[in-house]
Amino acid sequence: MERPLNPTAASLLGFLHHGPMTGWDLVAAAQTVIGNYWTLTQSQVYRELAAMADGGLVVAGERGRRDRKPYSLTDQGRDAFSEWVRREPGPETIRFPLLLTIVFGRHLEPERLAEIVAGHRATHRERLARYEEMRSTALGGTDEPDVYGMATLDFGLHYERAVLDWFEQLPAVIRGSVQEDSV
Amino acid sequence: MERPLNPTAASLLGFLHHGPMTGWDLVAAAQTVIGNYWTLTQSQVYRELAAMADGGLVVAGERGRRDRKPYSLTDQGRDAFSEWVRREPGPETIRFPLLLTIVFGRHLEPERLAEIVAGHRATHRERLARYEEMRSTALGGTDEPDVYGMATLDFGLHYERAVLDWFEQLPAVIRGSVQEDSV
DNA sequence: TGGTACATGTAACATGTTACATGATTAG
DNA sequence: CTAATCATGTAACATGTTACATGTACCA
Repeated sequence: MERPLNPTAASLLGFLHHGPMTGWDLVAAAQTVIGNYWTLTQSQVYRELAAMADGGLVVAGERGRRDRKPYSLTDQGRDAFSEWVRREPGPETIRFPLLLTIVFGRHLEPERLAEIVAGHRATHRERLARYEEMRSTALGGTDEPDVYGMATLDFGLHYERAVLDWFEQLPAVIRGSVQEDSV
Repeated sequence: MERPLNPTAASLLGFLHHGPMTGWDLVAAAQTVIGNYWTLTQSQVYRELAAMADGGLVVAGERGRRDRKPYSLTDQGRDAFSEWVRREPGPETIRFPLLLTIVFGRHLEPERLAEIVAGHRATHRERLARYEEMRSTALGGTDEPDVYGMATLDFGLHYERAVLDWFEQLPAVIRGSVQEDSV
């Protein structure tokens, strides 16, 4: 009678399919693999791990070198993951503070708003560049690229391009009148 | 020595610039105005309102008709909002469970995955249609449309189009081989 | 007069964030 | 030997979610 897994916990189980991993490893794996569209912190990972060990979904092995504490999947954990991955995934949630600032844009000076917008625009430009690099690296490697990972990376690419398009078509009151198109 | 406002509380203050409103009104306003990229629940609103009243950022007025309890901005609340709206807005967070399902796509049957993907794709198609309608309604009205609200709606349009483009270019293993392009 | 929409609120819990404490091992 | 990195964990708190309890007023 377990409550359904939360996505964060489920992801950890997903990673554990590759073999035993420690909390530290899982944080690193999560940040590189799903970090672009799912965030999780160290303390969250240790908490979920402890809870799942408690529920019998994972078991801790012997402490290793630097006090490393590797967790492995149990059959129960495997089943729970299996059920989770087949369920209907919930709707996405987007929380974009910049949009709040914009919606209340009449309450600050146009110059300040434009400044804020420009900063975020730069950030997204960098992110797009990073994703593009990740993509070409993945394609250029020796082993054949993972279709699934590639699909989620492509999501990031589509998203960042859309955001940049949006920035570019913002009216002058918001974006500022000075063009800053030099990269 | 107030801790900085959280975006949810700040938004409530933002809405209160239009005049006194009750928790109920604020929930409705938030859902229509910022609901597409910021979620908040009823109980959250009542909690924040109570906390802000406590901190002197808002004051409750006389109970009205159906036990309505209107809150209004205080000078302190106005100042706090003013400071908040000029600050650097934090980075957006996207939490997209479907992408987790996809990244772990090797662990479920392609048919099931395709089914899930198709469902979400349909949802996004509907959302895009809704946004497009909202946009033309806004433009068609008598009073001149709000630039700021329009900018955030445009974000939604860009986002939904990007998501749909992404769905369409997903490889067959993920999207399913049967084309479902009829709307 | 009875159902629906309006309206406020609490309780319990889940999840996410930040800061800190502690110790092990490695590299320079 | 010492700084950096690896590694685990706790504490405290903020935020978000779900479910429920209570009562008011309108309208068919």
